Amino acid sequence: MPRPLVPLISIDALVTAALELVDEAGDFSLPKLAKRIGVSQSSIYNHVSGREEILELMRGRIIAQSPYTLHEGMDWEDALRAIVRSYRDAFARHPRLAPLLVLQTVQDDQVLALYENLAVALETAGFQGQDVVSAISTIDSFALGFALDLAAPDVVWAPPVHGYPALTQALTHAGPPDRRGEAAFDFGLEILVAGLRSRLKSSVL
Amino acid sequence: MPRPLVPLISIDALVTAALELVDEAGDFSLPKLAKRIGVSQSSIYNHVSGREEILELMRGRIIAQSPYTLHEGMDWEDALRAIVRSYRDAFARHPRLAPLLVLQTVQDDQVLALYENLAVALETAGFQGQDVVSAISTIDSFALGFALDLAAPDVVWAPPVHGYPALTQALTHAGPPDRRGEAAFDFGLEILVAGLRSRLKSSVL
DNA sequence: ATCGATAAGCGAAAGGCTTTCGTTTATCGT
DNA sequence: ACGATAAACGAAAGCCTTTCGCTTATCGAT
Repeated sequence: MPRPLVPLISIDALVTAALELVDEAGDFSLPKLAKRIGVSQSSIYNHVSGREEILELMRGRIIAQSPYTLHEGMDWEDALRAIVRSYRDAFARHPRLAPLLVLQTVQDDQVLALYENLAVALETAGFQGQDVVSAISTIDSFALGFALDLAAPDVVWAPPVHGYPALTQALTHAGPPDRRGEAAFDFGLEILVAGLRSRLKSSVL
Repeated sequence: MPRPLVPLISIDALVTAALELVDEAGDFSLPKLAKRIGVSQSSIYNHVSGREEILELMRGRIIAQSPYTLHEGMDWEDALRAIVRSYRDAFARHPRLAPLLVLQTVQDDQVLALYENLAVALETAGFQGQDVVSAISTIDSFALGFALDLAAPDVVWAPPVHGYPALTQALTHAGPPDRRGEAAFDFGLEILVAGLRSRLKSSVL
């Protein structure tokens, strides 16, 4: 086939189709992606450099679709909550994407902007020097960990009936899987904020 | 070749070689694994069910090599510190393994035992009902996030020279990459403990 | 207006991967 | 003693990513 009159492939369509595949199957491959948009595998390489770039484009897409707004007089705690929630919401809409992205370096501009806002909020709060980076790393670990939790199977820990009494006991209070995830995230975010707050107080003294 | 007089493959040797491959290359495959121990790919299937089982065996191995000890009169905070540190140390010794394990469900007994101890510590601390599972999830996210951080490239965030002033400023205080990771983990662990402590205090009131 | 460079499609194929299957022969339990 | 199981092998099926050469439309420069 020659070059078509109107392009059959657009980067937008590529990313959309890839996200659909990930949502449905937890993975995507170029043959399946090509089949879904009705082109050949090799044509895709006319638009992106390869599989990795498609993954990175997906990261950009979902982050862009989950914006956060920071108001003028906003508390650093609320700013932090807004940023972390938007990040987590992005992956909540595509739970199975997170595991595919952990192997990759962040390159997307919007994601860098997110970390910039985090740095601003932390400096506003009063963190200084090395603690700013440490706090960012800590928040990052939380957010990533919880994003991955969304992709985890419904039963994350399946202890045998005998043994592990405390764990078994705890799990009986967990409720349905999605509510467990939500409750845990809300809990974790408040632990994080409280921990940072208490650190600030003790370092001021 | 017939069945050999002494087995050429042992599960132990399999796991050791696989870990070496992951440490060196960040990944492993059955052909490379087979070549390293000098057998054919297909022979491996006489000992394990497949690639996934090898991954799970690696998880068990590194966790077993990083034990934690809980003393009798131990504070719940110190117990938690010991458990999380041992988990993180396990992955610190094999940084590139963590990304390969996030897609997989935990099945290993020793890992379940670790969560059991976590549950005990949290109940001892005074957490009740749903909060126990939420706290476990939070700690889990934190530990997993930091384990993944170890596999991250030296320069995790590489903002362009212009723009992102707060982030750039923060990074100047970060120091060398490995110290950044260490400092961040120490910081994060204390944030976590402080957050949980403050939650306990406020719920008692 | 022409004409070369680039763009965008295609099929074929190279070279990786996991897993299965049939074959061979040693070991072990009854 | 002998049948079942265990542990090696090679071959091959069926995935995957990426590259290459081919075709032809579009676009920019002369």
